[in-house]
Formats: sequence, C-alpha cells, structure tokens
Amino acid sequence: MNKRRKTPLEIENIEVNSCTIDLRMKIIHGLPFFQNLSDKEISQINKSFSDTHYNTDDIIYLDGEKAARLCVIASGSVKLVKQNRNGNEILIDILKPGEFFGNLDPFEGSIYQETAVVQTQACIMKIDTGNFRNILNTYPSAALTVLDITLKRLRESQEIVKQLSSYSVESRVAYTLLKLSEKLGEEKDIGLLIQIPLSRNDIAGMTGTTPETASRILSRMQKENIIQTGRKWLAIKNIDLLNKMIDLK
Amino acid sequence: MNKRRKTPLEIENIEVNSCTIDLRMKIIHGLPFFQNLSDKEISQINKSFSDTHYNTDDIIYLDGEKAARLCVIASGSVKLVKQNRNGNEILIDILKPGEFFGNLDPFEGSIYQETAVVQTQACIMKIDTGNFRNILNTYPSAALTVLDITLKRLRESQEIVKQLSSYSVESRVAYTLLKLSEKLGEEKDIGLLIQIPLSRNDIAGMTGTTPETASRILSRMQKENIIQTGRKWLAIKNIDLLNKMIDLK
DNA sequence: CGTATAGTTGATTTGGCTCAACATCGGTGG
DNA sequence: CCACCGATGTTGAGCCAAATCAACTATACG
Repeated sequence: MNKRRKTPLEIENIEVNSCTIDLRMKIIHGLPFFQNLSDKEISQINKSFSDTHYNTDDIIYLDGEKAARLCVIASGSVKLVKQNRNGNEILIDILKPGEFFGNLDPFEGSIYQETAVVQTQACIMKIDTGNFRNILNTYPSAALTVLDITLKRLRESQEIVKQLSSYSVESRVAYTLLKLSEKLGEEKDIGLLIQIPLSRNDIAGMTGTTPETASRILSRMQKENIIQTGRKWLAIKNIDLLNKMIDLK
Repeated sequence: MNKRRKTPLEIENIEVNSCTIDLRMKIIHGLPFFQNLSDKEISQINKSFSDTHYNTDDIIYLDGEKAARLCVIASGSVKLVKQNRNGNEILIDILKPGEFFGNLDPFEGSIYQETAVVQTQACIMKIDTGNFRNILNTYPSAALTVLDITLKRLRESQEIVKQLSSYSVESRVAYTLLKLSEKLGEEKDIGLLIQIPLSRNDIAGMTGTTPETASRILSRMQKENIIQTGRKWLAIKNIDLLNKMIDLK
C-alpha cells in the first residue's frame, strides 16, 4: 500500500475574508424565517448583523454563558457540544453554511445551552436578541417559522430520548449515521461519504456511548460491508441494511 | 394496623360539567401567551375554543395521528405518554388545569408526537390549528411567548438526553422526583407530597428504566429516610439529600 | 520519517434488565 | 362489614450489553 492520503474527504479551500456583502445577503435571504421578505427588507435586516471570522477549534460561545445572540453560518462549519459528567462530550449537531444556532429566544435572560466550536474555519454572522425580537415582532410570519423550526428540533430531541431509553447502541449508531448521511452525505465511488471529519469520539457523543463501543460497532458494520470507514471519515455502502439495523434487535 | 385508607392522596371531587363560561375565560386568560390581551380580545378568542368532557383513561389523541388541535386543560389532569419498542411506556409529562398540549405548530401537516390520556376526569378545551395560527398572526407577542415556551421544552428534553447518556438510574430518579415535587408537591405532615397517583411504572417511564429497578431505588431511598412511599403515592422527606443524589455517583 | 493522535481489540467488571416468586393494598361484591 | 382477588409493589437470582481498563496498531501531519 502506498503512502498517499487515505482519507477520501475533500480538503476545503476557504477564503479567509469570505463574508462579502453578497454572501451576507444570500445567507440572510436563505434563512427559512426570512424567505418571504423582499430584497429591501433583507437589506434592512442585514444592518443588524455583524460578522466575525473564526479559525478551527475557536469557541464561539460556551455552555452556560448569558445568551445574547443568534448566530448564522456564512461559511465553514460549526459543532454544537455539551459536556456530560464523565468528561465525555455529547455532540448535539454539526452545522453547515446557512444554518443558525445560539439564542432563538426573543426574551432576555436565557443562557446558551451548549458550546459552539468551529470545526472548519468559518465566518459567523450574529444578531443580538433585541434586534431579532424586533424583527419577529415586525414580521409575524417569521416568528411562526421560527416556532415551526423549534418544534422540529423538539421532536428530534424527543426521538433521541426514546432511543436512549430502549434501543441498543447498535441501533442508535445506525440511526445517527443515517441522519448524518441525509444531511451531509455525498455520493462518491466509495459510497455515500459523510463530508466532515467524524471521529469515533464524535459518534460516541451522538449516540450516548463510549469511543471503544462505537469503534467495535463500526468495525462490525465494516465487516458486514454496510459501511467503509477510516480515521475521521465514514462512507455508507448499504443504506438499506443500515435502515434495517435500527429496528432490528 | 387498622383497615383505613393508607394513601395520603386527597380524593378529588370533580363536577362533571365543569366547563362554565367563567372557567373558560379564566383558563384562556391564564394561558401565558394570552396574558397581555384585553377581556374583549379574550372573549373573541374564546369563540374559537370548543370543550369536551372526558373520563379517566379516555384517550384525547394518539401518537401518530394528524395533529389538528391545541388542547388546554380546564379541569382534571392529563398524562402524555409515548410507547417504546419494549412495550414500556415513556411518560413525558403530567399536566394540570391551565396547561396546554397537542399541536402548537402553526403550520398544517404535523402529527401528534405522543398519546394524551386522561388521568383524572377532565374538561379539555380545544382550538384548531388554523384558528390558532390566525391568533398568533394577529398578536405577535403571543407568538413570541409560544416560542419561548417551546424553547423551554426543548431545553428540558435536552437535559433528559444528557442524563440518559451519562447519569445512573438513581440520579435520574432523584432528578425526576425533584421536578415532580416542584410542579405538583404540597406540604403535608408526611413531607412534600406529590399530589397525583404515581405508580412504579410511571416513574420507570419517566426515567428510562424498568418498574423493578424503580422499586429497588425507591426502597433504598425510603430506607435512608429520603422519601416515604406507598402504592401510587410518594412524599419527599429530605429534599437536600435528594438534590445531592443527582450529582453523586 | 517520526511522533502525536486516533482507532482497534481483548479481558474484566458491573449496572441494570429479565424472569420469577411472593407480598401487600384497596376496591368490590356477597 | 369483611373476605377475596386483581392490580401493584417487592425482592432475589442469573444474565448480558456495554463500560472500563489496558495494551497495542495505524494514520496523518509536520
């Protein structure tokens, strides 16, 4: 075997100053809750956003801090994590450009519920709670869309609760891989490649288990030709089998 | 020992036709999202609500059904449950008069995420999704309050996820008892009595364990004089110790 | 290339589930 | 009013999935 890169992940070339005005407008317009607004309105809203460039592993905010802003990814990717008391981290989500996180709550006084860490260097747009509330008050349909999205997140969280309270780790891993592939998967020669550096530790954090157990399960899946995996990457070769694993056993 | 009732729970006397117009108005006005509205507005909103009387163990709606209504308890109490695949039930919440459940989502097309079962006979007020959406569109502050409440529920759900993925059953039971006592506890001679019929099975469902394990843990807590418990009732004698148990071990 | 980081695999331990037998409560009907 | 019986709760024994601890290997990056 030769010594070339073995990871099939594509290395992203990110321009450092990627937050052009055009990109900002495009991102804001793409937000589900601002989709119905006119260019003029978007351009008005744009003024309430600031943007900041971050490098890999920078922390955008910490779990427990006073939550004062809603953040939107203009470029790059962000991980949302929580610490559990074993010192392991719970990986809540991985976000791509156009997605938002931080404080959605229109009222003051809430605190961030997780830590946001930059995964690949990113440009993050931010709007503070007061301005966001004003916008939601001005455009009721935006408020309803935010509500809709929050309810969707609530449902996802409740699904995880259900799984944690009765599904095997194997089922949970299968479920998580499917969710990830829906969101981040890209068809490649190897299979459906999950286009983010995904470690055993990350998978453990998303499924409520340990890296060792995650590794054992992924090894087994690889042996059965359901997935193909290496250091920080993973591709799905047989979606149907994976789907069956969720409810099997 | 004599043959008197051993349960310290108070038996409720419920009038069957308890949904008077006064009660309806009071309940609607008490809803957090309608709190700032005038009597005239409330009275207008009242017209969109219907009410129905239910008996114990009646099902208001089933998990998976098309979700068309928001429900509010005028009197009585309601349990929200989900089924996990071991056939055990997950108890999501127990609701009292003034609390609401069902579909908050202003858009059509969602389905109920749980089953709502009447725990003690109840009068339930209902408003359908379309009317509710109109109200939220008319009163943006109401929409923001609904959003705020949904975010609170999301946080609670995420806290459960965190606990399930790293806390012992004992910690989870302690946490659950504290939450229940905050919501439903009443000071009595015996201690802080949780005023609902609460079985081992219910506690198991709220903590993601089995009735047997729940029973063992409660027995231990009783031996240590932290709680006092019997058939379908439970009182907390030492809140501080219970609090410590959450993070201990 | 060398080394730190990530991943694998095995051995051992254990918390909590399962199955099972028994005890107790409290509502019901004789 | 009391005896009975179904529902609820308790307790024990054995088992198993997954955690923990530990030694080792492979990978990618400088």
